[in-house]
Amino acid sequence: MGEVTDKNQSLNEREQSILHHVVYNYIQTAIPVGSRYISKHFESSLSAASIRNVMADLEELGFLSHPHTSAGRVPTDLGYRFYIDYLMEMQQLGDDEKLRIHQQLDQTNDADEMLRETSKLLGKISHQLSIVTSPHLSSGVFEKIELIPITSSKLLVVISIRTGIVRTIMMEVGVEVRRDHLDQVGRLLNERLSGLTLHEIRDSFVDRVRDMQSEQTGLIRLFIESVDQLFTDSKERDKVLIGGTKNIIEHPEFIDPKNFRSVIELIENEDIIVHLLEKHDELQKGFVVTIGAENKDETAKEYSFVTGTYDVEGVTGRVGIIGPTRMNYSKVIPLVDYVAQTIAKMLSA
Amino acid sequence: MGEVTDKNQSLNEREQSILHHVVYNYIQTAIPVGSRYISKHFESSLSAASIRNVMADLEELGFLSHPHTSAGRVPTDLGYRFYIDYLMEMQQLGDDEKLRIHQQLDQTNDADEMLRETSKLLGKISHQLSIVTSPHLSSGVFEKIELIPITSSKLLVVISIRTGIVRTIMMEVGVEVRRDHLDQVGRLLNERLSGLTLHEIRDSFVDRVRDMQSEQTGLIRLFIESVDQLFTDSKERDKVLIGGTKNIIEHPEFIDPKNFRSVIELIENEDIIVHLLEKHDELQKGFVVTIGAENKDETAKEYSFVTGTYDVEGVTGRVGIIGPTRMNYSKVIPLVDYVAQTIAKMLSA
DNA sequence: ACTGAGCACTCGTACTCATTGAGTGCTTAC
DNA sequence: GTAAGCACTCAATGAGTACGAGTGCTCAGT
Repeated sequence: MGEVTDKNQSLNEREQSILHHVVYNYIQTAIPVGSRYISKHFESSLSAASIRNVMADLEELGFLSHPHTSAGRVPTDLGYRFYIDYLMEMQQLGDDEKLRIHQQLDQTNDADEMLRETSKLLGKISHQLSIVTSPHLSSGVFEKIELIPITSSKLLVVISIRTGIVRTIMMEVGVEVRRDHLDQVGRLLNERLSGLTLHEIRDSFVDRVRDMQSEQTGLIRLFIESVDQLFTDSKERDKVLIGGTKNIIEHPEFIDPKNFRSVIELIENEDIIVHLLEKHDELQKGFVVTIGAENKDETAKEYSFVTGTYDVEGVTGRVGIIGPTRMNYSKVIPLVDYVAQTIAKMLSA
Repeated sequence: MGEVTDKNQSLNEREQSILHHVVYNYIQTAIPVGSRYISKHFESSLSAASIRNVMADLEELGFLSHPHTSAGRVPTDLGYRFYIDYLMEMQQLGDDEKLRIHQQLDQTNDADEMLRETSKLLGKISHQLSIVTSPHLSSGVFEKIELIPITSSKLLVVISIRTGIVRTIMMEVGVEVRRDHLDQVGRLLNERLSGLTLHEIRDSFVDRVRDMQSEQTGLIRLFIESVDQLFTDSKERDKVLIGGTKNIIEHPEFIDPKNFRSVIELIENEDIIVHLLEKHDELQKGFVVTIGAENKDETAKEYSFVTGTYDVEGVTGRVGIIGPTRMNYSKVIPLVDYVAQTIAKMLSA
């Protein structure tokens, strides 16, 4: 409770301590915390009036704010940021929760299914919205391609990645293609593309199959046209799973129907989330926290995102949670981190 | 407005007419309709007092109810039912809307993708929750199976159905299986299962492969164990797509946060919906409307379901909408009906 | 026997107003 | 720099009131 790091900038020890208490309490209770309360419960050595002085300073520095004159203090985004970076103590994940995570995720070996389970799980444990993105296959290493005729005009293309993840795409072909020709094209593609990443393939596909273009059926031409569909992470396909709406709306911030709308908007408008997650990807591997207005989007400016990367031989994706900026970071961050690592392990097994 | 059918039971013409007006108006405005209002706007020949008498009768018969003494009348579930069955006039779908539906659904030829588009579309046009189930493959006719080794211990099973729909399942195999053996098993399965429905296959699979069980790798044994996973519509897999939350919460019924919760509950708890849709399947092909408490589920007792079947050579699924019992049935029913027919056409093309 | 006018009654909604109490900010004394 | 005192602000609460929509019932007219 009283520990204070000093690798920080502008705040002296007392200021840090009081900021800590304000943030901590507000996260727990959702009610603005007043000077008197802190004096009574935490800093008995200081009077309420002194604490008020410090609080006024913290407010001027942008760490705290005031809903209205006669209310207690509430952390700003900057306040949360300082709290997370310097003050907060991570809360170890309980063994029971670890067990629960493993049990839930052990149920299946289908990657998609597992990600769905992950989404449900994160939502329930964290009481926040959960977000799980399917893996970005672009940087995955091509293992092999398989072409399966479905009807005379439809072709199922199965691309498998070294980690054991597969992508299946239904392709419309104009004319009927003979099975042996299909096999032949498949064999050639496998030879030429083996060992490359999907990303590399997309960029160099045309060159690699240039000499094949003269073949009769135009199958290769079709592949060239569809190269983006086959080898790129389209936003359409790489959907993000969002779950746990039921859990999140229990939070007191959602008594106000306005906030209610905003969270629904966020859920329905996946694009916003996808876009903000891209920012997370750019930031770094490992876990990332963005708070409130740090998310450069109007709709998300009252929410925090906590996400972690899972990485299976270069194929990466993100799992995480979204919730009101007032959330239990010290508990949620380790949770997200652990879940990310766990599914990475599961997927590579 | 004034048309009154007489193929009905207990209600005389005047009662029907007034019931009609009450339901119609309440659907439009969401405010309880009073006797005076009807007298003024629709039945000028009758005084408010007379209309009150009729309303009292309708209430006693269970078609109308009273939020409280000094409020107007509101239809009960039974009132809506009578309205839909005998009074309502279907509203033709506009050409612009038909066009919009076609344009949106023409974008893709991937079945899953198309169903997702359908979901979005229905939600937007109807301003209700949209529901779309993926096709029940059980009654589809087996076309062929394809076994594709992914890693040494993982196998992708592709089952294609006559209509061109495919199901892919990732299977864990204990030991490594040689490619030629895989091909051999695949060939045999194709020979023996061809032309049967998945349903038939599930029931008779063990008999049909009895003589193959002695082969070395135990692959057949594995198939027998997984027969449910492969040939049955599991509730896990046959997910129902739900969309349009944003649209539905604009309705005035959702100013009350309690209703808000209930709709979220409904969305999160897909099982409830799946279960209620099964009831729809039992009822009949074509469109089905269930109103409020007709849905045998506590959570759904204030919502109506309107769904239609799409049928592609025996493979069927449902599309539809969910909304407050107060919904514009005369518009929504033709919409659902039309969309169902359209995607059936699209899928079989 | 049906219709409709009149009237008392109910009840939810909206509005005002005073009270309360938490909490601040400032001033002043130590 | 610390704390005590005090005036001030402002949201929340609840009581009181007026309003009005709408019903239910009665009774007179046709």
